Amino acid sequence: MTVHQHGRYSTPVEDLPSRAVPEAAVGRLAIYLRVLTSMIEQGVTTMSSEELAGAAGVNSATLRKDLSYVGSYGTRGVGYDTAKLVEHIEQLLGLTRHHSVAVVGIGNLGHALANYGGFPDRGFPVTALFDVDEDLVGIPVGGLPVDHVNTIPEVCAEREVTIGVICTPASAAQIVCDLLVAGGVRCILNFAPVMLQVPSDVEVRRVDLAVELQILSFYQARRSPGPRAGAAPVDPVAVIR
Amino acid sequence: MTVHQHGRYSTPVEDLPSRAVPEAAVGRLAIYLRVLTSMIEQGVTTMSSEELAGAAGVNSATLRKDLSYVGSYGTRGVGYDTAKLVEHIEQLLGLTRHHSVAVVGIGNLGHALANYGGFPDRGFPVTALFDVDEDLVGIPVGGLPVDHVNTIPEVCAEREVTIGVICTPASAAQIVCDLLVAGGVRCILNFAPVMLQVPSDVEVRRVDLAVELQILSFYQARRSPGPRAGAAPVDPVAVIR
DNA sequence: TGATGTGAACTTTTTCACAGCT
DNA sequence: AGCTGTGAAAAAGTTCACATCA
Repeated sequence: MTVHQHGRYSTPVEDLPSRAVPEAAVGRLAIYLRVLTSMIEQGVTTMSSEELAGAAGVNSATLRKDLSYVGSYGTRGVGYDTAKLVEHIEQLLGLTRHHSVAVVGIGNLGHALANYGGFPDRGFPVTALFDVDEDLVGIPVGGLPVDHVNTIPEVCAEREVTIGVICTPASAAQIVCDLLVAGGVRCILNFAPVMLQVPSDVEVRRVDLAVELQILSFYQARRSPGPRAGAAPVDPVAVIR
Repeated sequence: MTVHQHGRYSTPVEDLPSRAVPEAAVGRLAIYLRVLTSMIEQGVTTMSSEELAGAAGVNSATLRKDLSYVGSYGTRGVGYDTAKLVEHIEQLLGLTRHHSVAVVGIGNLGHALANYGGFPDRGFPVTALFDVDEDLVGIPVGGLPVDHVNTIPEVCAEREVTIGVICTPASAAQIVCDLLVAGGVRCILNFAPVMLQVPSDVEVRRVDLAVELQILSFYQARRSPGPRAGAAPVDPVAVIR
């Protein structure tokens, strides 16, 4: 099976819902959402682009441009209404709908994910668990019984799974991926260290520990002279408790 | 500009500050490395840019440009010697040195990471585990006893930890981060859903489950009409075993 | 007055296309 | 004949700077 290459045709205006949101902006919007949620909990009702950008670690112009993809919901001279903004970002990210999640591969990581239960920031209920190991099948993990991977297509279709999370060893990832796709799953979060081949209408996000560590290694390598920072410039270390 | 390697390629390999490698290229190089390693295991000794790019899911021109940051180690009309290329990429990414890793927060995820033992693709030995929970302190997880977070600065300095992995709840992440920095750790992999504030000489990589799910949600939302793909276009499903 | 929203400038990244080796 | 390596073009993304409006 071949990868990507979505044939864009001469039709210049293929406007779906709103303006096309740049790839990079989508990720940042998710971050603004988190910052906003946390600020709202602290009773903050209004924030300027400067404040929000600072908390999210981006330039304020970038933030304003990102928000402009969502629409114009700020007030000049004042800032953004936190609650209103959250609402609109959630709308844009499609978080008003629930996304049923299946976790495949109940090893260390899969176990950890299954135990999150509702998954970070609710809205992503885990409704199916799969593993190859016959001994695991039927055993409840985080309150949900494990099914056999062979049943992925039926179970995913039946439970209307929209997001599949692959936590299997690399060797099984592609097959599992194919099974998820056969089950109608079009969004995949892949923790296995392989590049998955999928049809062009399937979106894959990769979370790759090895790659992250190697990137850190790169920056460490081309840091000043010493391999490690010298002796710790010890902080007035607060005691955690 | 760059030190062009005229004559033979046996120039002093010591010139660390080679051409500035673009951020984006570093991540891809880590992927090429993995693909190459896996191909070598299958006995492949030579690959063209087209083949390698295909396997890594990138454009072949992008791949060649990325490899040009590493140096010119291909053979025109032939391709790249897989073994040689691996060697040079590892060199560039600083993988010839070991990077001692500390995992902080031995919950579900921390547990999973600690149990990887040597961490993906070896070269990243886990040498310290930390948690706030006094009951966990001293208990070995994956063969290594857990230390208390208060001892992070000393232990990290002592064991020469270069990479800190934060798996704590969001509320503890910043404090833990400060402790790691105090311990001389300059590379941090953050799994907690917060934006960490660090000195400019500290490199932070974020792995954010919630953000990944929300990005998938976004693409799902602006997909065709139906919320899910229709009935499964069932594959000739291979039985996993 | 003060902060948004956005065209324009700038920077980075990707892709093209082809000269130059093997 | 074929594939790399790279300048140059194109695209994507970021930042500036300011008109605009509550």
